[in-house]
Amino acid sequence: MNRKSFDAERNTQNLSEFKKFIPGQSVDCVIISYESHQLYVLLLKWKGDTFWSLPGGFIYKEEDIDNAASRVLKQRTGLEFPYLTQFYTFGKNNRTKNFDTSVFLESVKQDSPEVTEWLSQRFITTGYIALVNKSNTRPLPDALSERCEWVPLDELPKMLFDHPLIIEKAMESLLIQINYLPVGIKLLPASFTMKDLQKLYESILKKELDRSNFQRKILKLSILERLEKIKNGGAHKAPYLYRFNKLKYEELLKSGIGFTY
Amino acid sequence: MNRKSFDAERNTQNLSEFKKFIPGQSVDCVIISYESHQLYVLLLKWKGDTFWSLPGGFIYKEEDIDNAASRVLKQRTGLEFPYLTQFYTFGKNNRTKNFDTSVFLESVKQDSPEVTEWLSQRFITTGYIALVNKSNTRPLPDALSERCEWVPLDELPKMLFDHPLIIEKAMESLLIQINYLPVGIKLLPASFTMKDLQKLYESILKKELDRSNFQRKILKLSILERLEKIKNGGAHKAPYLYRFNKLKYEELLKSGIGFTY
DNA sequence: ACAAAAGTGTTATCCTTACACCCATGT
DNA sequence: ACATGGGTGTAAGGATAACACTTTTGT
Repeated sequence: MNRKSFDAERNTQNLSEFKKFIPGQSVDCVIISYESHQLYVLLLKWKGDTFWSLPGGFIYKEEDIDNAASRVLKQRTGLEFPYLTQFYTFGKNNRTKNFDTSVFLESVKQDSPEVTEWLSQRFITTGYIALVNKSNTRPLPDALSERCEWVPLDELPKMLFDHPLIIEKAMESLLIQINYLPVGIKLLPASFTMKDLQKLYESILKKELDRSNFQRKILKLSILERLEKIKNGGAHKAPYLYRFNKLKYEELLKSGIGFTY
Repeated sequence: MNRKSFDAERNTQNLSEFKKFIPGQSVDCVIISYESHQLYVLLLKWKGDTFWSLPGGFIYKEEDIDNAASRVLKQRTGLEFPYLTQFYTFGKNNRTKNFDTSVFLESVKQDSPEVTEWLSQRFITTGYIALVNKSNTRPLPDALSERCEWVPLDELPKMLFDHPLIIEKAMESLLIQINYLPVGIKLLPASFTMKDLQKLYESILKKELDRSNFQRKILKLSILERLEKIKNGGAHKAPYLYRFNKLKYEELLKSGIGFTY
């Protein structure tokens, strides 16, 4: 498939399809990535407005919700087999009814009243977390948005609905997951330094860790392989590179980890 | 409020109200209790049939889903301020479409075609766990069921839809929760023996624990107060009774526990 | 007195934590 | 050479797990 037709396929969920969806029900994806010691989340900017939101979508009448979430993720990032877990369902009646939303809906109304009507109904949304390697993705806006970008988690723009809450809940959930899942394998490139991994954990846990003890603890899991050193640019001693041993990683997943930082 | 009008209020969610609900969306409650060293779950038996199911309900068009869940719980048990947490949303397209369901729907059709139609639509359901003290409840069937009973978790009857899966997921979720929440306070009577508490943990964790170490670990949390001994019936040495110190329990919740068995 | 349940104590082992020390490298 | 980042080592304290000992009580 060439890039053009691939992108076309990624954009199938368009406005004329509203009737094919279950009304009142949606999925929202908190797509997390990590680069140069910073966590990012993928956001969409609405057309002709200043509001941002999470990439989300609706559920076809005979589609599993898990599938709807992975479809949304594929459409926005191009990723086919992502790490994707449901974490919470947001069902407050007024979750999309705040001042910003009404301003936003007003601004859409002139262009497309039918979109406004669809978006104005009450939605119960199920949140999914995706852990993703930024460099494997090509973000693509959807029919209602003009930009699709990686935004640092600590510089979130003004967002619609209860999306800030959804992100907050997602990060709480990730903080628990990190205790029994080696999330690094999903967020880091094929090879990385121990410092990279530690910084990732520190970003998620929002606290500093002891360098020496972190190294010991991670290595004891024996899911990492040490490669040769790097020498690129950086002054001072060059660190080892590591990569995940996928076989041992799978074994570990089955047997279960108890892991605290 | 006398008992009669109270029960009447508990039964407000009846068939004529279908139009007031969000279609395609439901809540199901896995209501857990504990008595004489056994875990129980509250189940409903459908009218004129052999199938059982979890107590569930639908969501009014302007109602928070959390509220729908606590409403269901109140209607079935009479409990007003329960411990109730959402744990997962089940959204497979075919989750209610198995052989038993079709047999069941066929059997309902003669009596009430409109109920059959409502029940035949695709539902996405959000599961809630409630931890409850059996003796504080008065189970009451709903409009569609003839019995509402506490059933031992290891003697589950034939159940409709994906409800066995929902229960399984609920217990997994409880198994994780027990590591950072002292669930005993919700499931045990006001005073209890250390053995009671240990047996409760063993039921949830499905493994045996060392008596001595369990006692030490629990007492170190210092949320228990020791009362006088009991002497009732039992041969051999009479154990102490304990009760939860709610103040310290609340403090512990805030500061967070790390707790493994 | 005995058996069994309940309370308490002991010990080896492991894990956690907080450091100290050494090594490698670019300036 | 030296400052810095990175790798390794260590020792104190705490937690865990397995088990032994003591106390209480009804029969």
